[in-house]
Amino acid sequence: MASEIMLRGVGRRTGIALWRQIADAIRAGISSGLGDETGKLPSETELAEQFGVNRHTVRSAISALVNEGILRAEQGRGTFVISPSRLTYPITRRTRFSASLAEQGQRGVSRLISHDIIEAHRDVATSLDLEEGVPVLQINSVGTSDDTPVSRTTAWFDHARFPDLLSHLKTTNSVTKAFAASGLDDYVRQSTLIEAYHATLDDIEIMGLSPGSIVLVTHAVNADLDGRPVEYSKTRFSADRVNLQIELGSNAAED
Amino acid sequence: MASEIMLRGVGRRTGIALWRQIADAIRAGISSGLGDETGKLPSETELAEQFGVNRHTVRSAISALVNEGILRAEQGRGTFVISPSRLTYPITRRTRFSASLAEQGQRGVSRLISHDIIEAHRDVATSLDLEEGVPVLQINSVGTSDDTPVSRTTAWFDHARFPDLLSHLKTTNSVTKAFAASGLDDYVRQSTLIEAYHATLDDIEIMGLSPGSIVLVTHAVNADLDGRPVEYSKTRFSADRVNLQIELGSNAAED
DNA sequence: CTTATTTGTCTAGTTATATAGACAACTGTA
DNA sequence: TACAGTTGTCTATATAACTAGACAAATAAG
Repeated sequence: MASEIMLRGVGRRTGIALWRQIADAIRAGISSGLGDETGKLPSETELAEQFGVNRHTVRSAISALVNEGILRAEQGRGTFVISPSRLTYPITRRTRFSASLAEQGQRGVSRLISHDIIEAHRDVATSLDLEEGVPVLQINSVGTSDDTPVSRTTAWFDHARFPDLLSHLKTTNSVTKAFAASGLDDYVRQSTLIEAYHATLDDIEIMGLSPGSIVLVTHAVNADLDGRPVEYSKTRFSADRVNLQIELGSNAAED
Repeated sequence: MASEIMLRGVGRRTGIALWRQIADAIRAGISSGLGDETGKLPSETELAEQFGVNRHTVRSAISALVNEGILRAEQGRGTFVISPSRLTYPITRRTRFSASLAEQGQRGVSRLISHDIIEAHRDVATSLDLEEGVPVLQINSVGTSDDTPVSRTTAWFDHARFPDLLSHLKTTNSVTKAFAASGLDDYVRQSTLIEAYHATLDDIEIMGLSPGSIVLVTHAVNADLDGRPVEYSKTRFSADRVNLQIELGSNAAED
């Protein structure tokens, strides 16, 4: 007998189709042990009973997850989980993208997809402790783990202070190394704000998410050892693919 | 002229009704400046054009938000935002619920709604550094800010170590004070894991959320000054009502 | 009072979701 | 081979969601 998981809780007339609620529930349930040791899901008939819906509705949900690459359906045999695990992304004083994933045996890559020199807008100027309108380097990148996109980041840097940062970024493909090449050997995470939203169409397209899925948004400020901000970034993580792990420092003495 | 905000991006055939996508977009847009200085939204006709849908579809979205208590529609005048702001909940080494909200001028109340002595399950035992099956106190509470529920927490404590904690909790209505009465003067946040999910039916009922909205889930371990875990808690925050603010300590020296 | 603008209500028709039932196609096992 | 259990496909019907258009009712301004 396949696994029996507590899968109740679909609502009607909510503006969210039953098949999508079920798809979301199955996707979330996978990480918490849905599917037996071979990764086999309960049969469509069983799932339909558990959720209290028609078998066809369950089939719509499964079809969507097959399209996402999460499930594989085999006629006569059953439906199986393809990618069981979720990534844990640590946020510490020394958060660095590639290094964090390497520790989990993941091949993490941050790929630069676009960049521009723009005038600092309100948020950016405030976070970087600059005047509004001064030139800042803005970069967009996509974070990938084992060939699956897990995040996308927009980051801003003081162009006056780091005029050659972009070329260093292009050659090293790493913020840490680009900073080092610009004469900044070390930096630490100063603050992190976390929000959660539904995926936008851009998220869906760039990270290959399914509509209605969730993104965790972090607003982060990194500063040099004197406390001067050097990077402001907004990262959108696929909540289906990553958790955020907060490691608080050993001595918190903020007022 | 009312505010013009970048509100594009509704998809079709996604399993999420257009009116719900629009409701979510408006709800999210409010905090980032949707609505002019008087809180007036663009007219239904304008919104329909911006989203590329029929006016009736926008009306469904607005109707849902009026039901949530976020908007107020006045015939002949327009539609107005009621509660514009979002709460920021800080996570530090010394995170305490009521104190955190008090700093923002919010009247924060954590209300105990149920409790039980149970046998420690896997997660709980691991997090509290106990054997599986030993008795633990489990409490459920709802966090409220200015009469709006913003979070709900399930927390576990070692019953052998803190046998009188429950009675202290009932009299003081504060974990910090209950610990103090049990002889534990100070404790700090050891680790925090953050996930995001769609609201369950329980979330919707207990916190008065709308279906399809998002909850931020934190798994937190608090420890005494010797590093022994004293509390394990899972808190579900309404992502529409709170942000999480991470304050990393001044010296992070974990390996 | 008149007019433009806004939200509120109604009817009608189309498309997307969901249910119901039947049966085919495939797999593993007795 | 026969059979039980599974996914795949088909038809039919009912309900929710969306579009379209028209007009009423309230508000504010000329």
